[in-house]
Amino acid sequence: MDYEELLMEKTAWYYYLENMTQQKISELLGISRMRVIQLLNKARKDGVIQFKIRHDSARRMETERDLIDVFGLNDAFVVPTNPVRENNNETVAKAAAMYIQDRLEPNAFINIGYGDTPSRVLNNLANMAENPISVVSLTGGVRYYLPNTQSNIFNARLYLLPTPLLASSKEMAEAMLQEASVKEVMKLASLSPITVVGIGGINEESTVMKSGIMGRNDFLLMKMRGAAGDILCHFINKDGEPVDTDIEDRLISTPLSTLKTLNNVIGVAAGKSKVEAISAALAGQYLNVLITDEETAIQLIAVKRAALEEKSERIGGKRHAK
Amino acid sequence: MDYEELLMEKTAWYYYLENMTQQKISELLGISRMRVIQLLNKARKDGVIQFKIRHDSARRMETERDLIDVFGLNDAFVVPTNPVRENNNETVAKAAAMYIQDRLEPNAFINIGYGDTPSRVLNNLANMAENPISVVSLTGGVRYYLPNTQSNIFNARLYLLPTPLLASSKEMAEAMLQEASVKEVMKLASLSPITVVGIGGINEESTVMKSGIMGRNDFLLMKMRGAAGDILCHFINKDGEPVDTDIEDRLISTPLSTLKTLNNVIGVAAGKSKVEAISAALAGQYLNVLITDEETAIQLIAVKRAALEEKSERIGGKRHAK
DNA sequence: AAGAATATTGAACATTTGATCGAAGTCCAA
DNA sequence: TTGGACTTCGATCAAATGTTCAATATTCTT
Repeated sequence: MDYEELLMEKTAWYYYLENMTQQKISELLGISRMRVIQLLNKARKDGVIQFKIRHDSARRMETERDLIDVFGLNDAFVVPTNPVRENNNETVAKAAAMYIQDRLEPNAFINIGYGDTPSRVLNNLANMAENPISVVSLTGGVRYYLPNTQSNIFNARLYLLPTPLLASSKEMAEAMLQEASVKEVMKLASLSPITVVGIGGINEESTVMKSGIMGRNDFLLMKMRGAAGDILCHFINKDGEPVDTDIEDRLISTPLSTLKTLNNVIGVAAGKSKVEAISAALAGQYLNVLITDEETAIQLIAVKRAALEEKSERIGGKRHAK
Repeated sequence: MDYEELLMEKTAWYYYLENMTQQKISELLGISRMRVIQLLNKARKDGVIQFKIRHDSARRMETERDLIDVFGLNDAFVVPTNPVRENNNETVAKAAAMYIQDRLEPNAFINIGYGDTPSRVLNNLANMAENPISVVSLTGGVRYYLPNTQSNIFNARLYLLPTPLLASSKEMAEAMLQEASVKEVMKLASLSPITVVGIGGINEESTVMKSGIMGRNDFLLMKMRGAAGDILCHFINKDGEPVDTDIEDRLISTPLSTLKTLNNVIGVAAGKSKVEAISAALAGQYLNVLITDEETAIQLIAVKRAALEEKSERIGGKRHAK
């Protein structure tokens, strides 16, 4: 351990655990106050000091209980919406990392799906962990599973499918899936106690779109066929049923049927543009746990309740729920 | 979950996880800035927001490695000494709580020994935990296992020996040990994967002294018989061997021989006045892990090295280690 | 519904924090 | 050793934080 790191630890300890002022700390450690500030910044950035919200499962807030009830989930974690950011991916990713760290047994594996948010979850987790975490990818396309930021500690052992996300042809995809190295990773995935997936929306900002896997025309087509969103690049309609796509047979990604056999599938997603997609994923019962922000959660519940009400009206006589 | 708690969570989230200013938060939540400050204070006090230092086992600092090497420990955790406080019990207790929380499996039991520091460890743990922790006492005397502070959440299930620490007579002690309810708790203790013990020094400030279990005369006597400290109220000499005491046969406390059979025994203690006692505990091989502060750690190592050197000199010819 | 007890607010102020400068110091390669 | 790249320092200032206190607002009691 080098000297800088030791200073960082001490500084963070004195500041956050002992409530000393920066002035005191600088005197104690014989450095300038400026350096204390810089060390604290670095400590926060590098995850040497971590902030954790205690979130009793015993006292879930109303929105969380509603999510659990309305959608039949095992658990839900709702974080406050940051009205300033344009998207809350980083926020929910942080929450997911917190959630997982509390529940991950030492040396257990985690499956991570494709997308911006899962990628952030991974980065946050790797940054927080004291011991390296073991991560299994659920799709091809290695880029999204690699560290985002430059200099940070990335405390993870990665077991990635050594393939692209999309093969050039159906034959190629099939051949790749037969590779021993590919089968091996897929086998690992079936053993992980925790799985993290993102949920893609049908819009310009979606990862599938931005990464150039699908063009705008493909998207329009998909929309016409009733696609409401995607999980692991498998597109689904609003009831959660798979939608046939042109890319499906070239895709190297864990099948939705396999996903359903996994335990503790945690969906992490937030944003107005994703409400429809998340609803679809929930309808399809792909998720056991949902981590999202408050705004999204409220919309999800409202949409579902409206649908339920409409249904009960159509079926007959029952008066409106108040 | 009541409204205040929800506000606390949101405030803490925005402040620590999203780096908003108190002003922004007050506007966002429609409360005054004063209230934000007050909520943050409460959140810190109640453990809604927690600070955690990442302490890689891969990069233990020099002092920790020295402790591990010199005393043959499994692990060591050394925290910065706070030169302002008169004792660092609360500091090392916090550290111990952090250490344990990272390693405790959900629903696992923890054994807790007698004393001020273990009591603080318990309080910190109960305060941090999302799910109640299960705690088994290693000695009689319930007072030290109950919450310190008034209003805090105390998230623990306590399995306490329903006896005093010291019975009035040998016969009484023996009778108590035969009680079913006592045997039950003792049986539980043998199953816990983690055990926390304090180490008592031979001085005025020691818990045994303050709590009135032993008088000053008893203490002097003990010192004359070579006692260097105590673990679970069993006194030991500087080599860690049990010292015969007048109270031993009236004591209701896990025997040292049983302690040795437990795994992951974590000793938590700090302070100049405890160096001798900790040395004794380490010599007796009662501990697998030591959590202490830097000052104490350095003194422990220095004392031990001096002893080793002297020994090698006495044995013969070898020149001084540099 | 009045009054007491308690909590929250707004405003003013002291302290602490964070950011920016040039100057001084340190490290590294040529 | 010299020059350049980089870090740290000290000083200054603006912003953020924490404290105090009297004035309101709210809650609880009777």
